[in-house]
Amino acid sequence: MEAVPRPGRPRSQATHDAILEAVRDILVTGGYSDVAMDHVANLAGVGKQSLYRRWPSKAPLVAEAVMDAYGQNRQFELPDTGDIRADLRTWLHGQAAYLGSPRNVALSRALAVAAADNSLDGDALYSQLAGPHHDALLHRLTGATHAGDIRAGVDLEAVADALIGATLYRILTHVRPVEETTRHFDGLVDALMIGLQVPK
Amino acid sequence: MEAVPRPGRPRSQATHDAILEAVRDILVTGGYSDVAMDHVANLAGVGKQSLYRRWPSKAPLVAEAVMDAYGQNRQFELPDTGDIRADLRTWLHGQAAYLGSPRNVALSRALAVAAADNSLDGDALYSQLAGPHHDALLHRLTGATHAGDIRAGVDLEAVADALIGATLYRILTHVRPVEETTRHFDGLVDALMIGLQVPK
DNA sequence: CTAATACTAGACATTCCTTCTCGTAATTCG
DNA sequence: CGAATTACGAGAAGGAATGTCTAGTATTAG
Repeated sequence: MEAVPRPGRPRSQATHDAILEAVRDILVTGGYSDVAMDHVANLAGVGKQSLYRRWPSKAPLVAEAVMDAYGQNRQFELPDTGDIRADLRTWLHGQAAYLGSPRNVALSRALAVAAADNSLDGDALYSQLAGPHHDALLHRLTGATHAGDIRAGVDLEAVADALIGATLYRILTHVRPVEETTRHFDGLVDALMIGLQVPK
Repeated sequence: MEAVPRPGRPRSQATHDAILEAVRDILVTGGYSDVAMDHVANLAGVGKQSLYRRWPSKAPLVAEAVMDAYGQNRQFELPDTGDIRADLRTWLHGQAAYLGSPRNVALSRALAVAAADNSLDGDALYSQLAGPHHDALLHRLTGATHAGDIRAGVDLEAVADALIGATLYRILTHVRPVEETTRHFDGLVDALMIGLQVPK
């Protein structure tokens, strides 16, 4: 993984970062269509060629700018304390906190547009975004099943999908206070754990 | 709600329909960004002015084209047979069938882009789309609670959100055979009804 | 018949994405 | 050190799409 030395001037990491930061600056106030390559270059203080040297077009640039910020978040970890209910709550609280920031919601929506702006493979991008969450949830739920904390025979994939879907739904529909989202997420965990039906 | 007669030539419903149909024709093979106003006009055999007379910009046009097709579906009804588990299954099976068509997935994704393509109020659009589902689910779940089929104290809003979110997640990520989606949806209903935790 | 609106067709300005050119700077290899 | 190679900022230029506008015709109410 070490960089093989090549002839010629190396690319500047500062330039790279400045570009991504400029894209995000535009996204938080405008939308995907407000990201103009000229504007990005000026805002970052770089030439347009430095953009196209790194990304083939606008969509992947915006996608990387969003994913880059997303990857810096450390609030998405799904702990394994042995208490599955508490762990699910912890994960969902992290999601709620992320969704509570208008900045993050704006970035996420821009990613949706970037994915659709055809040169990108939408499936791949969404999978890249949701995949780690899905895997982590599935792994944790499977562990809980083996530990005897969850009954056997449950479709854990379906449960993981529902948990991710609930957060996704919140991203796209309501921008609400964190407390409200957190409360509903807690309610979801309770409903999931105990079940809806009346105990016999 | 009756149309008040106004002087001048009335707008043609045929023109209206032809435009929406042309947009959908483009969407099912391409994506949101392939919808060019010029192209739509030519395909529909109308002048561009007829587009801009009805919609202020591209995003609302695409949104209406999708919503129009969506509204013609009758498979989204949530029955009330008295058996809440069966009714939830019925509703989710309808969703699965809808998602089984690549055409519908393409249209739904386009709507997601149109909503995020900032000139529109994305919140309002999603609410318009998901709102009826949310209301129907909440109403049915509340009824089941009163009937004693669901225990009291459950956050029904959270459950409704999770059900809608699960379908939304499927729209945006995997395009899978109907049977698989149906199976996971059934698994979700089971998990929700019985609960994850081991019965004491 | 007159006023008002819708219709197709197409020209037009504007904006934006993308490619290209220029002169300069940084780095590797001989 | 010097030649080759790549990156850099600045900006010009082509091509495509959005959204506005005009022209001439059609359809409706009064």
